[in-house]
Amino acid sequence: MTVISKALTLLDQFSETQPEIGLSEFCRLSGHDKATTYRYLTSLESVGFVEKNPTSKAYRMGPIVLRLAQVREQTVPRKNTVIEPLDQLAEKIGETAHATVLSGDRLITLANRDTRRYSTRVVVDISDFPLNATASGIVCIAFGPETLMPSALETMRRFTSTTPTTAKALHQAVDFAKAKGVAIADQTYEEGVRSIAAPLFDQSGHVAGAVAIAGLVGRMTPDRDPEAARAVTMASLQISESWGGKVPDALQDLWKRNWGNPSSSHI
Amino acid sequence: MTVISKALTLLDQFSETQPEIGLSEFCRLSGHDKATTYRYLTSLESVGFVEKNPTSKAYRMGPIVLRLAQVREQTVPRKNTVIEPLDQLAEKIGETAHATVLSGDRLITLANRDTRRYSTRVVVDISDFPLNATASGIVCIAFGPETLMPSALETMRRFTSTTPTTAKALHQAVDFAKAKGVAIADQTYEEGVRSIAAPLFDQSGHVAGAVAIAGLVGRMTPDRDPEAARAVTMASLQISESWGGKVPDALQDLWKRNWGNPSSSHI
DNA sequence: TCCCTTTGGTTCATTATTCAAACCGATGTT
DNA sequence: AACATCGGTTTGAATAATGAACCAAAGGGA
Repeated sequence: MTVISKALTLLDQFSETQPEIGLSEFCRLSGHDKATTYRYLTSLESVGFVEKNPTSKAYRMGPIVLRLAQVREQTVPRKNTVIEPLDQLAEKIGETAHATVLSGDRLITLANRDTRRYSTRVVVDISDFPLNATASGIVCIAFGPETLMPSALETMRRFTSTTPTTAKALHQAVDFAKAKGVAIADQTYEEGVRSIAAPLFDQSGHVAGAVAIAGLVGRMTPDRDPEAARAVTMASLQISESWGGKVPDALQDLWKRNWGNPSSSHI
Repeated sequence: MTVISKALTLLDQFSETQPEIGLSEFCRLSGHDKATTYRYLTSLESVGFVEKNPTSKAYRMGPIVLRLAQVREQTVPRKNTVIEPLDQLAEKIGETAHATVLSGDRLITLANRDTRRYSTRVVVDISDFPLNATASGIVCIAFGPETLMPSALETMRRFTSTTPTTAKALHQAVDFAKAKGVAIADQTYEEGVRSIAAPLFDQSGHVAGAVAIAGLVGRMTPDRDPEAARAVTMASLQISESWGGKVPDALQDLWKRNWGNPSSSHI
């Protein structure tokens, strides 16, 4: 822990529910003493990371972060940040991995990557993912905005004999995802393809999309589910972080309980 | 200059044109020695302010700034940040001040504030500012996106006898603004009202709106223009900063040359 | 009114970090 | 083979951060 990291973790105290924080409260929240906290805050203020409410003398998030976020968004677009985690995921499981982004009530492909491990592999060539028929769709309904379920119920299409096309079947699939933390779709979009998906979170703290692995039923068998789920949740952690988001603790706990530690090897 | 401010100014080196910077280059850019720069960067990395490209080992803006910007945007909305500078502006000149935001090719009122100095004062009650007939509109055409001029030429309406309604007249007004750094509208929207406007810049570095002062012709006489221009440009500096933006150096120079120092008293 | 608490802000001897220059090993270039 | 440059590490003298104690001011009760 250097001075820099200590000072910057002060900024984590700000949130939508706690926009202004006074000196004394900062001391309590951060655990540092008053003099140190004061010096940190005035330093942060001098570079625009916090600003002081002149009347209440409380501190709030400064304007410079807007500029920095703009640079981040411009120089490290979301699409680029998913490539590496997707490659790792595809490589680990030996199947095709893809990431999608939620745009309103639609789920759009962001990127997909496969491995060369098998000569036959799944090609994911969907631009607009049906919410009811894909693991990515189900997991977004389960953990995303409330509006998704009614929207999905309205536009349900049948793709295979096992596509959930009734409200009951859809609720069942969503409830499974809510219980397990990931969605599993067994040939609901295409015969012979089984896939597992986990939700992605962005800087707003909400679901921003999904990451999934899709493979042939012969290889993506249920006994490999734990391994695949761990890999998919690992990818979700990585991608969500690079989007400035964080997988909610409750969901991380759910994953751990159901699938064990997501291969806690490296970052 | 504390450690914190020194470390954080490292982040200013990143830009849209320079998204990744290596250690040696950072030393050159920041002027610090290698060991210090390295420690600063690893500290910044540990809290997510920068991240390292694993192959090139160069540093780039980290994802945490996305979250911080979200908090800033949520807790300190733009509308709130203009109130205080507007009040100061209105108080200093004794007329009505207002701020507008550019949304596509339209200029929308964000807030307006007046003083009690005079019993008669201008009430600005426009929701959609005509680009050709207001000082705010002219200054946005002059310093904002290229698309504004054609859009303005298309929708030119006449409000008073002096409203610029020909391409020639509009270009003349815009050229004046480009030369002076502010736009002056003498009864072009409403008889008896004269106003001066300066552009506002946001985190993207582009014009995001305008701030203006509007008063009765009898009081807002040309001999008070320098005073009013200084006050308006001062307000622009404050508001732009609070939006994570920065008034371009070229424009600041222009202001200084034409109107002198914008009352360089306090921040 | 007085007393007590809490607020933001400051001081100074002690302690930890920073600095600059030299050094490593790896990766090109000439 | 010689050279330059890269990211990263080490060194002890120089410099900065630290935190308990301290201020002044602003409430809040009684």
